[in-house]
Amino acid sequence: MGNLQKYDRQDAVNKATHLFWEKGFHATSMRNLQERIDMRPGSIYATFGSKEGLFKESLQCYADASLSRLAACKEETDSPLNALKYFVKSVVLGSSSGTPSEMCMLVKTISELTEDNAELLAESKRLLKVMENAFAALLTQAQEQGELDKSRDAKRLARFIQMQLIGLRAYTRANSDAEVNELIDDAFACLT
Amino acid sequence: MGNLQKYDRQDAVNKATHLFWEKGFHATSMRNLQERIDMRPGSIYATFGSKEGLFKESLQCYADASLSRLAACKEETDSPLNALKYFVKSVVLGSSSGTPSEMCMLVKTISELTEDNAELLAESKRLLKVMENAFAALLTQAQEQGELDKSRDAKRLARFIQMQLIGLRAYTRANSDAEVNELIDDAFACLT
DNA sequence: GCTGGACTTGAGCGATTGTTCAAACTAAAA
DNA sequence: TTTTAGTTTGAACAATCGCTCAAGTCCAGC
Repeated sequence: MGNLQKYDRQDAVNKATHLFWEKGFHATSMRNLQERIDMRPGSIYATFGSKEGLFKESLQCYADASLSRLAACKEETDSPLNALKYFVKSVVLGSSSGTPSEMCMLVKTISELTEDNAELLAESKRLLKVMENAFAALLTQAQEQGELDKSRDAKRLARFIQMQLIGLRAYTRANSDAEVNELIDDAFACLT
Repeated sequence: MGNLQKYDRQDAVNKATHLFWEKGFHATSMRNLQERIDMRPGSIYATFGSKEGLFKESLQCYADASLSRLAACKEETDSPLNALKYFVKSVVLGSSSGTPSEMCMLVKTISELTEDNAELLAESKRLLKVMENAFAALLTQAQEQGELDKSRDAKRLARFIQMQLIGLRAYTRANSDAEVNELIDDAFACLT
């Protein structure tokens, strides 16, 4: 056999995800990516096929990380409702330090791309629905545990939470933390 | 004197705004713009200085149109609160037909750009604040007319409405109209 | 009709884009 | 040690990017 694969594929995708998340699809050039993940063009294209291919894997990588984060919040408490609150707060407040952008990468993508990149656009929408469904599952669980009135429509509530989370994160990018803190309280006040 | 300006500046900015709003800053090339506004590169650069200069005027153009729309809603009713509702509904629901994108152009810009285009980023944030202040002014007016409890903080409420509007429009881009209709009701339910 | 000067034109600049591929490399199999 | 095949390399491609500017066009004032 030949040479073993020199590069760790997952590591490369992680680094690409960070860069794409920060700069977006169009503003991230293949040469930016080559430097960041330390691969030459030939290797990148042999592994991922195209810039779009690498971006698509990055979207999945981002969504996986988000789901993991939600699962981690779930482990920290017995209350599904609190888990959701932890998740929202950590995502919104934690964005001001460390993360490549305050915004959700999936929303950034939906915002930036058009039908010129139909597949990536559709994939972003799909993954946003995956997140929303995870919220809905948590809310249903809350209903089973008696935390949430069963008369409420879990899916509808999940949509509402998704919308608020998107709004909060985008708002955070344009405003100071002080203003956002109050906003989070206002947002949660709607749910109870 | 020489030749009169052949092109209507405002008309050019309007057309550029539509294209930028649809495709975003990076995905819109100068050649795209040349075709859309029917000007040759020399004229564009003589008039607007650079792609960034034209984009900056487009941001202002977009914000002006939004403020006009809000003013129009205000004319349709004596109730400032109803005017706000009309505005939100028309912006969110009207986005599915005619407009270049479901999303707010200012939010799209904040989402897409980084410090590589610091001036455009700052200008977008500034104009978003202008819109938010217009909401706040309307809410204060509602308080003076007895429509809204004076104990409520108008600025805080304006932030909340701004956040919800951003969330609604971004959500609309990823989901069907049917899901959004319920969402608008839920959003307004929070305010009363 | 002529001149002067503001405006428009579009070929083309250097830089950068996403991508390709023949050559070099590397380690396991023979 | 030689063969062999999977992997990496990076120069280079055609296309496109934002932008420039010498030349052409047009009309007001003389």
